[in-house]
Amino acid sequence: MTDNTFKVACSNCNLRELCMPIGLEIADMKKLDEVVATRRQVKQGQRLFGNGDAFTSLYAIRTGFFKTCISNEDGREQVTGFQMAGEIIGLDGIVTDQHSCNAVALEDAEVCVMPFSNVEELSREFPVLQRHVHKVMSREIVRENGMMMMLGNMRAEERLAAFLLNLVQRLHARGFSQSEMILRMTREEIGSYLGLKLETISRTFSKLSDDGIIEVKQRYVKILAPDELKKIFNPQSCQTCI
Amino acid sequence: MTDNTFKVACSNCNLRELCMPIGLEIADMKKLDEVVATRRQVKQGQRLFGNGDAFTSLYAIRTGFFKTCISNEDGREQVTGFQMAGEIIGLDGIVTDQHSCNAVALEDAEVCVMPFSNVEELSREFPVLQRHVHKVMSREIVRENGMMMMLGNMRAEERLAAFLLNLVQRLHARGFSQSEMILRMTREEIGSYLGLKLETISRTFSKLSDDGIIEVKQRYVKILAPDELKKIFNPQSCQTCI
DNA sequence: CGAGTCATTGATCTGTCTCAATATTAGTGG
DNA sequence: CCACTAATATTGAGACAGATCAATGACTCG
Repeated sequence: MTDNTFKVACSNCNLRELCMPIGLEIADMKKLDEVVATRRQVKQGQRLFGNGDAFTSLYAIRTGFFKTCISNEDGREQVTGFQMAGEIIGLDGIVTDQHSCNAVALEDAEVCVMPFSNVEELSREFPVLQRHVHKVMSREIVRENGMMMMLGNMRAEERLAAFLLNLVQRLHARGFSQSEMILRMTREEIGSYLGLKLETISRTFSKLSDDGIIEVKQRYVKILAPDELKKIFNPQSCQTCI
Repeated sequence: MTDNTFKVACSNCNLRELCMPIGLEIADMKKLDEVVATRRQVKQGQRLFGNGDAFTSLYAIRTGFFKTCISNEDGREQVTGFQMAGEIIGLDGIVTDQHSCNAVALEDAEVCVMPFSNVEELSREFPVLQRHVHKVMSREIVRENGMMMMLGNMRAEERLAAFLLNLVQRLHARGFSQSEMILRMTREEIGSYLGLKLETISRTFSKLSDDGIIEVKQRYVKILAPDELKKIFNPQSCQTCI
């Protein structure tokens, strides 16, 4: 156990309603504590794991905010997701026993390290946990299906509206405001995620602001007219935005 | 058991090297036979399952060719994947116990129906099967990450090159030619998958043909200069194109 | 307070879309 | 077997959303 890791328990974690222990009985949750080997701190800008790294563990985010991204040989980068507290990252590594993307902390973060062998062992013992693991993976597949719809079919304004609605919704589920937020990512990162250039993100923010739908000041965003935003992008179509 | 379903065994299926039984011992494979409840025939144009349908089973494709697609309320459709023999579909249904996409047969097909409760039960018993299920899901996640890169960053020519290379590779793994193929989908379906319009697909086919890289005649495609095609899209970047 | 990062805005360019016409193929029934 | 129809594919011309290039402004953090 190194400096930036230490032992911890799921059973008294305040994220247990969102994270791994969902649906487990208190007694079973004690067992789940065995899954989490340690926690690990990740400073802003640091990688939790990177492309090519050996896959050993899944990570449950306790605090902080991550992006996952892939880049190909000619240097183009694609942000594949933004993850916040209670969400699980590292699933990409299972298939080849190597990670195929980079997970970078966009603010100082802490994750629970769950060695995948523990996860598999315990989920053989607890059907509820097994089902939960399957749901986490399935949710990611469905989310990415929705992203394909966005990237393949939607205009810049729709994409940004969808992005903002999804983000506040997830923040709201974690006890934050349902109208205000501080973005943890740059315009360039949003653009990469949405398949647009940073200038287009900036312009689209300005347009939504001019239309009185949102208020933007740099990283601060307030949704003034949620219904107008939903008219631009109807979130019905995205069933599984966590 | 209805007319178009009947009992069958994995242990003597000629797809066992590609499909579910990978890595299982012969003895264990007998057990896997229990997972597959029945087979089901799906005629060209028919749905195997559709958005909103209750999720009960995963499906292993024995013969035929499928597309999966989602459509939102304003009628826009996004093809999220094309699947062939040995591949598993239905994973999208796990998270909500309802399917969130449509799976449509693009040619007469036959699938093995694997009730998900059987899959979970047996994978609690057989770590090898458990791992395999996890890999199948992880592979899909990684594939979709690659799609996001395509849709977010690549030009039409690159997308089509990637698509063709991926398709022949998968067909080749199934014993077909590594240079020739008959496409089972329309230009519109390819376009939807790649985030382009059908006219752009047609034009890009024509361009690759004019450049002497491929030969195209309607649904027939022959890759004349695979290296040129790989120069347009380097498949290194796509690690997990099945 | 100053350097570097990040964001905004304008002007122009371009890849893909849209609209439209034509060509090819597959399917159907006489 | 052929004519007819519907579905699919090709190709052209013009339009447009978003990209690119460039300049300025605002914030952050040591």
